[in-house]
Formats: sequence, structure tokens, C-alpha cells
Amino acid sequence: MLSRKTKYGIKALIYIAKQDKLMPVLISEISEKENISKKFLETILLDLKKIGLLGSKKGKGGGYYLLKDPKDISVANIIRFLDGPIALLPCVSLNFYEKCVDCPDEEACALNKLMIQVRDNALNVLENKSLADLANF
Amino acid sequence: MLSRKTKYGIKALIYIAKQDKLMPVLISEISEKENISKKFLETILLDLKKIGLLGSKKGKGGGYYLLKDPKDISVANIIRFLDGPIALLPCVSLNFYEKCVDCPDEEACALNKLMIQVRDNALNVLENKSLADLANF
DNA sequence: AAATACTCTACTAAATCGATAGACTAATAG
DNA sequence: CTATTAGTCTATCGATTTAGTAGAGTATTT
Repeated sequence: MLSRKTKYGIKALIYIAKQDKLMPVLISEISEKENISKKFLETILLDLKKIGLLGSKKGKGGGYYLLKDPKDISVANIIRFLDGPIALLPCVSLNFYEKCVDCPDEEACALNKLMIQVRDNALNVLENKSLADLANF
Repeated sequence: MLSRKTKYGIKALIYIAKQDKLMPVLISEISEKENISKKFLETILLDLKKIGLLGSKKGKGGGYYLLKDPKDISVANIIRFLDGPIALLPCVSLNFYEKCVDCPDEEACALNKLMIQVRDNALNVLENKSLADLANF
């Protein structure tokens, strides 16, 4: 399952992407409209800023805004940034690969093969869905 | 990601399914061959027994054995029993459905639609893969 | 009665999750 | 230059989950 942090992060990004004005969006506005604790959302948006997806402006007229074209932000990448691996096993993760401690030979592991399939099916959906797709829904 | 408990559980089941003799399999044997802490494995096999997948016998010649035909045990169900939901969001889980606290209208939720797709792709693989498939690999 | 092997109770250290509190800093309006 | 607005930083928190471990108990077989 995705953490709430990740779910909230994606929803916030969608909310910001939906704005057609060029004005930055307030944390408090997203918090109210999307029913997300404001304090919690602050930390999430800060993370998204560190990652380079969002920029921010302080003071009146401030808020958060996208730094990239929504078409160029895949859901897969948002999940990876906020939640970590999409794969179900570390030995099968493309971006967070780790050898399984108990498994001497990945080639001979039935579970490895199966989980590669699951991963590829998930990525097929998540890599090809952009923030723009979700915002125009 | 799957918990180690789940990964170990599946591996243990595969190990038992591979045995063609009718003899029960020792915890200690599985533990050694699959590099799983014996004590930890004990609790996992006990869970699998509670669920009705395994039976056990005490004393000499004892051990664990399958109660069902490996063909009738899907990986999806093992994961559900040991790990919980396969879906990435509670509002999209078939077996562990819960309404998302923040989401007033699932029909209007872009994330909901997307995660249904991810779930269905995962299930497509996991429901159709049985213990027998994995053991004969 | 001894040996074997699963079972049960209980406990643990460490990490993660989902926040919350409060002081601080930057930007703008007037 | 000061008040207001709004993001930032530090830090702490309780609850839950994870991945075990210890050790006594019970059933079965020889």
C-alpha cells in the first residue's frame, strides 16, 4: 500500500497542476480542499520542493508552483520519491535494487521471475501516466 | 514491498510443494535450505497453519505438509493472508476495502481509477500463478 | 522414558507512520 | 520601516509494525 504521505503528495500535485492561473497555490488552500492536515502537508510539499518538482514563494501572493511541465512528471516517479520502490521485492527493483540476503541465486529464484512480471505490469501503468493526465481527468 | 515474513512464507510453501514424498517437512530443514531464521519461520508456518494451508505433525517423523493441492493455492492469496492488501490504496482493495478518509467521491477521484488499473494488472499475474507453477519452475 | 519436533507466551530493539508544536525567516503592502 | 502573510526549520510524539529471540510446554514416536 502507498503511505498517506504519498497519496497526499500526489493529490497536492494534481491540485496544483489543475490551476490554470500562474499564481502560486497556498498550502492552506490545498489542505482545505483536499482534506489533508495542513502541518503534515507542509512537510510533504517541502519534500517535493527538495526533489525539484515544486518551487515556492514566501509572503503575500506566495505558495507552491510546479517547476516542470505536468506532462513530464510520471506518477511512477512521484511514488518513487515519496514512497520508495514500486517493486514488491528489493531484488527486483530498478531504482532501489538490493540483493535478497537469503537468496543465493536470483536466476534460479521463481519468486524473482514472478515479481519482475508484477513490477513490469505496474510500471506499464504508472510510468505512462503523467500528472497532466490526472489533472485533466 | 512485501514483508520478509511474506517472502519467507511463500518460499517455505514452495519448498514444501516441491517435496514429492508424502513425508512432512521439518522447520529446521526449510530454515537451513532457504536461509531463514528458524524461530522466525516457526511463527510464519504457524500462521500458514491457522489459515488452513498447512497441517502439522509433532514428534519424530513430524513436520509441516500442504493441506491443499498446490494448483489451488494462488500467490495472490498467500500474499493477502500474510501481508494484507495487494492494492496500493484501501479504496481500491477487493478484499480489504476501506473508504479513504480524505476522499468524498471515489467516482470523481483520478487516483482511484489509476490504482484500479494497477491492481488489476498485479492481480492478473498473482491470481493466475499457483504454488504448483512456482514449485515446478 | 527418552528423544523428537511442533506450540505457545512473552518480550524486544529498531524503524516507520502520521502527525503536531512552535519558533523563525523571507517577501510584500502600505 | 513595520505589519502581515506564508513558507521553513527543528524537534518531538504516540502508535504500530517489523523482524526477530528466549524459553517453557505439549504431543508423538520409538
